[in-house]
Amino acid sequence: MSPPTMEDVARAAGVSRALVSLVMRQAPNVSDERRARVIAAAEELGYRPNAVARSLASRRTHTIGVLLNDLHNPFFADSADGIIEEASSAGYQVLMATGTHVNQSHTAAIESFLNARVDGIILVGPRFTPEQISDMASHVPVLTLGSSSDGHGVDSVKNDEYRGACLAVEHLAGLGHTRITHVSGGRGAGADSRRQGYARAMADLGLADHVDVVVGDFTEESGAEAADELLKRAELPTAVFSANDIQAAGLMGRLAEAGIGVPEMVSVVGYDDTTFAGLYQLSLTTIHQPVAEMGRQSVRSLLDRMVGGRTEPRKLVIEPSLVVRRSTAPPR
Amino acid sequence: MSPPTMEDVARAAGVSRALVSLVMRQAPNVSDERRARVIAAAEELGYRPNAVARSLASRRTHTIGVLLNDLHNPFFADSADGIIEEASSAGYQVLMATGTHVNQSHTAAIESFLNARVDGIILVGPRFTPEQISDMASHVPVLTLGSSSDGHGVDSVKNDEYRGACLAVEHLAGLGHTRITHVSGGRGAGADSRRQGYARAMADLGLADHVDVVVGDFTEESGAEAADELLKRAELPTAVFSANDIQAAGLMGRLAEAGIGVPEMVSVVGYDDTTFAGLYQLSLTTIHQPVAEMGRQSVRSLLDRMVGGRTEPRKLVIEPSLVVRRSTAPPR
DNA sequence: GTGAAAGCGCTAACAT
DNA sequence: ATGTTAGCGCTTTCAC
Repeated sequence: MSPPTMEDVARAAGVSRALVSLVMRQAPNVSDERRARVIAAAEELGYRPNAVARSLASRRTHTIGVLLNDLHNPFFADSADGIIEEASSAGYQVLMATGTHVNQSHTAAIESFLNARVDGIILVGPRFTPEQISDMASHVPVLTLGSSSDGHGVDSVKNDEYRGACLAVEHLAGLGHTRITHVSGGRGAGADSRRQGYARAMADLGLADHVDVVVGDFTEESGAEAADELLKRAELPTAVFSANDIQAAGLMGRLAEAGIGVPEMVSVVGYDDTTFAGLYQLSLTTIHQPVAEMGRQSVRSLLDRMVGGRTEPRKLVIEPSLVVRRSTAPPR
Repeated sequence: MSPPTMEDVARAAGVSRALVSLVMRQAPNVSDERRARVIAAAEELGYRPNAVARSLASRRTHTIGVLLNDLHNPFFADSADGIIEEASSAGYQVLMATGTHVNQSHTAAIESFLNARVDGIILVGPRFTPEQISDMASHVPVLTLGSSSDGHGVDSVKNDEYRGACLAVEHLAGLGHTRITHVSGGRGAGADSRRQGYARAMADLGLADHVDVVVGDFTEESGAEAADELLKRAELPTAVFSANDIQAAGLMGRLAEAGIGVPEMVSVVGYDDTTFAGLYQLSLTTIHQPVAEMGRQSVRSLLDRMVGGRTEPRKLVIEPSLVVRRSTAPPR
């Protein structure tokens, strides 16, 4: 009735339970003959090792918990993809949760990760306080993807937002733009650095007087609203550096509705190089970060701590790059 | 050193382990006084119930395994979102895996779900043989999302692809189109029904002579290739019904490059109403299916079987709807 | 209402 | 190289 256990396999093969256990874990010190017998018996019975029991006994679940903001943003979807791929090829499973923007559901998700005794946690996006993070890190290795963070047992993988913002501004300035407005990402992960990078680059290029920030967030609507805001003004900027691609799309859409051509009237640069930035119809110049690869790196870094025994924190910073498409051009 | 167990809580509260267990599971028959004492002790010690041990003893993991093709397609990301949301609000966790289009990694993922003793499995996208599916269903309830399937212990949730295809064709015919080409989804999930729906609707509208199918798949590239194919012809069709949004985007992009305006020269209809279909720059007329809601329904259906004790298969078919945007217009 | 005790299916010393 | 024996931390009868 109930699925066969090691006991059953052992009996069928005429050996002890321990031997079956050794064979299942591919231990080296087992005679070929017995190994074959065990494998045959297991096959015969349709034996399937019970990972739950194994976890309880070995105190390792081979599972990592991944908490994302939401899956709609391709940025998150892509990192999830990288994470899952690398995890599974390392023999780990992924427990996935999304916080529905409500911090409470975030903490509930963490709670359930800890109850499930995951071997590690990857946080992508959600804003936790340093206390919350070090609290979870006291139970299990934690890594934040997309934002940096300090603390014992906490690693991070992110791109150099600051540098990315500089690339964007330098590109626009190089085309001859001076009135470059930034639509910010508000309180979202990485938003601060992008804004600071913008301000710093503007200053370095002697454009400090033209620094102009419209507050937004990482959504399409906020891009549209920012466009409305700009359209109210006496004079449009000649270029906009948007905090991310989705926002840029919203902004460009609203501008188009108002009859403002991109890049003829206004150049637009995004951030993230998400899938749709490359669509012919958008063809958005943007800052690329290798998201899937960063997801893979996250898993490797976590594994390195979980099984490799590393203990000092590691902060990985990836270099972003500029991808020029058709949404930018010299000012008229 | 190691985290506190029930034993520790019991000792601290001066009760038996069993009582602690009852309190943790919110059992009714416990005196208020003792309950309070147990809760206090647990809080004090920072007790965290071990879900692994609980699963082993209770033979239920409160986990469902979700296997997706890939997360890049917003269709999958959205369904994952709905699934995770509903699962977590029902107290279930989600183990997520993606098959990298390789069937072997699919079966490996299923294998690890079964080893983890998940309470149920949701398959979204991947093509398994009926044998493979009923094999897994013999171990645990299975639901396919996005494609129908038969068999004991197998449920399904999908939209009526057939009907959706009809909606698309009727819309185009209603605008006055007769030369309507379909770019198919090849062997992808739902592709067959969409193609058949197209053919049937064409026939019903007296356009059987104009049935014209270009074989593609569900990718952007295949859309571009289909466009190339069409451009080689002496005469373009006046309308194209694309197997999904991504493919439609690829097709429109290539057409635009060739100087063919949409909808001026060719009208295009997509399928899925994925996020970017609504972007101003694409503004794609498409067939909407409530993907996130379908994800939630999947979980409910599975739960209904897992805990509700339902045993007869349930096939849920959702009605799709037409969303008209700016990619369609009457023929010139 | 509460406690005692027997598992759940496996791993990991420790023997041999 | 293989078998023996304790657990891992919980649930779940079954008594009281």
